[in-house]
Amino acid sequence: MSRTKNEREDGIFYKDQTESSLIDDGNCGGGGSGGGVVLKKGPWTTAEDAILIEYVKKHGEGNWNAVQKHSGLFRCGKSCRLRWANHLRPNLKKGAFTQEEEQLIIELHAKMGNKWARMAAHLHGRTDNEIKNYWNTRIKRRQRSGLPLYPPEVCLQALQESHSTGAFNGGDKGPHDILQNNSYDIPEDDISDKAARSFGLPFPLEPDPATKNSFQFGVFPGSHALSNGNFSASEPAFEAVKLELPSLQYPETELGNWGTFSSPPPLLESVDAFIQSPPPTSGAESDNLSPRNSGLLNDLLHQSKTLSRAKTHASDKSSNSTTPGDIVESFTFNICQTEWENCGEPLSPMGISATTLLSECISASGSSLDGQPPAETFTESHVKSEPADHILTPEIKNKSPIRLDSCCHDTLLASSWLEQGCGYDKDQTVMTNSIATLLGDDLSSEDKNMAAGTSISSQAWGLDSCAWNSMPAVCQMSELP
DNA sequence: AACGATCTCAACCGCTGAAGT
DNA sequence: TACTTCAGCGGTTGAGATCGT
Repeated sequence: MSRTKNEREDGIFYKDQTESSLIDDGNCGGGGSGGGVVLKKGPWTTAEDAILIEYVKKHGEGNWNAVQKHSGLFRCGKSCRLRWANHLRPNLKKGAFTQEEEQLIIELHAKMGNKWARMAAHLHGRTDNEIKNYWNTRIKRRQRSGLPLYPPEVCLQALQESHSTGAFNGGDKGPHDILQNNSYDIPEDDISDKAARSFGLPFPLEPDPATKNSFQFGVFPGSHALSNGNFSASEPAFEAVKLELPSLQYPETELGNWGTFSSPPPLLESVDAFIQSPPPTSGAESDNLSPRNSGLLNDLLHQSKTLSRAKTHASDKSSNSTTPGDIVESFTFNICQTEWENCGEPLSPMGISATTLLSECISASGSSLDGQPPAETFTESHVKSEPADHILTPEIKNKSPIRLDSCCHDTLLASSWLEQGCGYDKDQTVMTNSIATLLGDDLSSEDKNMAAGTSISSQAWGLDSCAWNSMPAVCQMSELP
């Protein structure tokens, strides 16, 4: 790919494409070692490929920065490594993905999120770049057609696997360490910012730097879910200002009534993030149990709480004005409601309409999870204020510690599958599991001795446990390292 | 045929963590 | 311990291809 730009922002000039080159800045965009040597950029020529192949034959892979020194190839090490890995190394499979591969990618992504390299390890002959490109293309396609990213069975399978392997036990690093990987590495400030902006909420909500850290209205897990697997965890998310939708937004998705907003509807990115699930992670890998695993909903709840608190102290308490908390709640509800309504109001396992169920759940949510005192009131909201310690009902604590953020959003998403002709029985199971997932998350360490493999679908659960009271347990700030 | 929109994919960039000094 | 170097990862970019009007 050649660039047409002759000058980059950094002032480095390109020549024309195929012969483009630049003075190596010693970093090769991050890690080269040109030392002032003019290193070529842009598409590789067959001659260069040949040189690189020859070099690797002689010296083997690795030590890529030495390639330029020893082979006369004017490419930085990174570029050489990439070229080799993606195009030159033997046993590379070229061409379109087979159906089996596609299925595997979907399943792997449901488990791992945007861990392309890990996924590539499961797809022999395929590169992370290929998989990444495929996925980005796929999500674009699916969003265009309004389809969920993951088939419900994939959600279910990921969920079940994560259980059967004891991934929730907090114990072994089994094969499902992959389930836990992913994702909790988005700078929460960034995400919060992004979330706030995305939802059209005022930001910053707490401009006071001194209180900045206390304002953790949560974060979406830096999961693939956030952006249909496209969110850049490493992205300086203050680029959030840039508010450009990743390719996975759902512009066509009817998101229900956004009329509660006086501002334009929240960016679909946010909606997407809300609808989709974080990766089915579990507590087995502590390093993956970041406090940021609070989920978007917590994000919103916390923000609502903060706003509510601010409102409480505000002189203007006009009951007619819509509070941010209301906005959050109503919009949250709308999303869920829409999603469920799209399913044709399937009944919950309890015979309660999904919409009703979610209404209940949402109206019961809002607990603090960061150890801060709960908001005294939620004004017009019906959110309960409970100390985080009491968020979990004993029932939930002792039963299925399913990660709320592991699948529920996916399953919500998957619910839209229902209207696409999936068999009801099957999808009812999915729905059941989805709701069960909504209920049972618990990352608290005291639950790590819970027996693995508890079947969520076999659990009895009541509406009272439906309340998203349990949700804050997803990210109890006491678990912060 | 012309044009714009969209898709595909190779390559680049920035960041992170491990290893070495 | 602090610093540097390096390999690798994931996100983004943009040229060319393809499709639709």
